[in-house]
Amino acid sequence: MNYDSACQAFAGENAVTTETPSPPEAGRPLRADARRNRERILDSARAVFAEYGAEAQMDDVARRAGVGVGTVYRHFATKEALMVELVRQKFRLFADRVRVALERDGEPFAALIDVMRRNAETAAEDAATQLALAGAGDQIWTQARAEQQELLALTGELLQRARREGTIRPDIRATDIGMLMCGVCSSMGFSAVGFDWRRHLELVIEMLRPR
Amino acid sequence: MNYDSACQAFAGENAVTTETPSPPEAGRPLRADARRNRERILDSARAVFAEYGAEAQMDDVARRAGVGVGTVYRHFATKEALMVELVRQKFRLFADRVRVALERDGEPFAALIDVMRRNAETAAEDAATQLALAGAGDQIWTQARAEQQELLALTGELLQRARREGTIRPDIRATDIGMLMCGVCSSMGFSAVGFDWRRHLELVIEMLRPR
Amino acid sequence: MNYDSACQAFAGENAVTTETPSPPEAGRPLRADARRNRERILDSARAVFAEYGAEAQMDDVARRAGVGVGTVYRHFATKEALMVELVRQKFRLFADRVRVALERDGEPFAALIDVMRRNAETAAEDAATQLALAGAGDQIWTQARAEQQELLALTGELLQRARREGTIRPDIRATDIGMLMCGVCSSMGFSAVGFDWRRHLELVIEMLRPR
Amino acid sequence: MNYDSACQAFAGENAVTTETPSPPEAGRPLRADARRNRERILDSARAVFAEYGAEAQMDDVARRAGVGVGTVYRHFATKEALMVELVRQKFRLFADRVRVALERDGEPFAALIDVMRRNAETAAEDAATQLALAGAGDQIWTQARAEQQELLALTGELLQRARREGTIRPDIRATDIGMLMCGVCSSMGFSAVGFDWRRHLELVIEMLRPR
DNA sequence: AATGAATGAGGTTTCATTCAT
DNA sequence: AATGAATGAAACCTCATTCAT
Repeated sequence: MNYDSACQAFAGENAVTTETPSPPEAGRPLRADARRNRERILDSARAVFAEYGAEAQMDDVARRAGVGVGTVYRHFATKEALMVELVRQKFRLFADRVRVALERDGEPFAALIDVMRRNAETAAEDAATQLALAGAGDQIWTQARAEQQELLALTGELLQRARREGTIRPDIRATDIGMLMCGVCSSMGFSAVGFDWRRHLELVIEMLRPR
Repeated sequence: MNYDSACQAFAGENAVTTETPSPPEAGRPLRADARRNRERILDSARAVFAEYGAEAQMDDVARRAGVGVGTVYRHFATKEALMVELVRQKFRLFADRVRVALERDGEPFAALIDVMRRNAETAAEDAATQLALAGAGDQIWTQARAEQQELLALTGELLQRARREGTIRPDIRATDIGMLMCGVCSSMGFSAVGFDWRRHLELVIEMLRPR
Repeated sequence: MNYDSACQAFAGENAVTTETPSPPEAGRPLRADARRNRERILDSARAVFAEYGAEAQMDDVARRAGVGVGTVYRHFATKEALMVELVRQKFRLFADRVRVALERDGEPFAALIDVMRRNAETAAEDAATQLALAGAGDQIWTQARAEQQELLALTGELLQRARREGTIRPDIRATDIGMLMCGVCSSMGFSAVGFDWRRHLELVIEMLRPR
Repeated sequence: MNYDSACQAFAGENAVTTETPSPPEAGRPLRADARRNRERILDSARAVFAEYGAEAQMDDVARRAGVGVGTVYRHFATKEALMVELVRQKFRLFADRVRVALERDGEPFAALIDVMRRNAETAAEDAATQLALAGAGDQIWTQARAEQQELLALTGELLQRARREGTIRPDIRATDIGMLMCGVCSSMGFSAVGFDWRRHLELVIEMLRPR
């Protein structure tokens, strides 16, 4: 996901977690083949959204996943629900990285930069998909509130530690990180225009240093 | 236009200027009522894209403009052409401001900052429209190449003067400005999430100063 | 329409007249060609519902009418709206006949019988369509409330006159007529099973006489 | 079943008895648990058709019965077959009542009226289901021919006795009873419209008396 | 030049039925 | 025998665009 999304992610007041209708629902853990199909569908979705944008069709997703459309709909009640899950996954991944950084308990600012760089690289990998999702309307992002909140909270914890050690500009908050990363991600996919998101990221990192 | 667009604008190798098919074509200056209709349509388009996103329908544009769809198509051959014109207008406005700054011949860095702030305010005014256009696919932006190039060139000139006076970080290029503004614009519309694009812009500006 | 429908027609408390979305709407009278298309679509609909039942597709309606589906949807916002209009037309026709009878001011019971027979013949003509509509759910019928009410009111007037002259069983009410006609219509289309709706109607008529 | 069906039931020339494909086939008497499942499915079907109409899904039937769809299909080859069985059961019940009346050997017309009233009450109990089935197409009813014929024959026997005793209009035939009951049933479910099927039934019974 | 009715390809979603587990 | 995941042919409806008036 691009941080255009992460952007929205970082505000989330009342986190409403809309569940994917059928399988990930509450209870029973999903038959082995069903789980495999679910993953295939998600992979396929990433690919076709990246290739055709948000207008990619559910039939395309199904065909590429090697299943029938019905199966896609069994796993994700609507096209939107499928997109939302894609966004959630990305947020979870980002959050996991922050969590790991917190557990490792190293120098917090260095850890933050490391996570930012790695998350940006990840976002860049399927920038096209994320750009597509960004253009699909904010309902997509608001439905990933819970995951956004989690990422926000964890980032805040890391910032606090860095602040304590004086290795970061003291006025930087978690939403700032989200906002700035959002900006970095918005540069991805415009390399053809001469934009270099890695440079953008490094400029942003400089903004974060004290002084 | 938002700088998500400006982004793309700033690379533009082989500038292909696609003309709006029918009326502004060639030279004929357009009857007075036709010109008025054209403006109404463009205003209407900004409004409905802002309200409904890129999925707003041509019928909506027509209705709000108080004309028939046929008239919209007389002025803009396709929906895309209409969107492109919206983007171009914005680029032209931005470029004009830089041009004026260059003519005034004041302190270049101060002038740059001033233009950046004013352009950002302008972008924020119809952030929704721009967000919608951003999600509509890059063809929209690549078709505004010529205008993007112009903005890029003018900005480059301003930067050069500032560099000469030593009032700006010496490694900053025109594409950097575009890219960073692109990032700032990506924060607009997420105020609900706690993003504050003005803060984003100020962080960027600080970073542009030498040292 | 069959009186399975008329049935429902006769109760209608708070008549909610849901309008066919676009054309019959309030104002402007519809271009000549549009009006012609509207009629063609309605005729086509009667035919295909009669032939394939309520599952007949909108595409079939369009094809038979010699127009595109889009045109069908321009005139009737949904399949249901199209069905409803079919029902309304039938109710209006029935009501018109009662109105004429009232104006002619002849012997009321004889007039009632005459109208019942003629309405039944009409219903029988496209019994298949009505049977199809009957199976399509009651929303269809409830949306024709206004027309049902009108028919009910007019019938009530005729009954009152007959009662005054003592030519009808005095306890018969307008809803009874509707209910009984509803029953007669339910016999149509089962001639293959040995049902004879004309006999059914005559049995009903005899029962309406005093004594 | 409603008498819309009974209607068709009473004609039945070439009675084609289509068997429920799998279990009641041939002879094998069905394991105890299978039999229990079969009943559960039938009960569930009545309930969901009553609630959602003929569009109720096989999955709904299965879920409510507490079994998998596959099990529903093991007992009834198609959705139609399931509906048909529902109709057959109702016909058998009606026929049984006439049979009992014949065996009791009381006053035949009084017995007929009694059966008619009781059958109507039964039909009214799941009027919604029957209405749904009525709308599902006549194949449903034609496949219950055998049961219809049986009911017709038994009713004919009762009528003959009544005729002999002169307690019934002499020209009334078994198909008339079916047809009239069909009409009564068509009033059920329209109480909201002011229809009163019990009144309808009593009016019909009056038609049957001599003179 | 303007209008808006017509077009119809194409999109999302449903659901009866099959079949691997 | 039972389960429920998978299938995929439809079905309904949308909307950019055309063209007769």
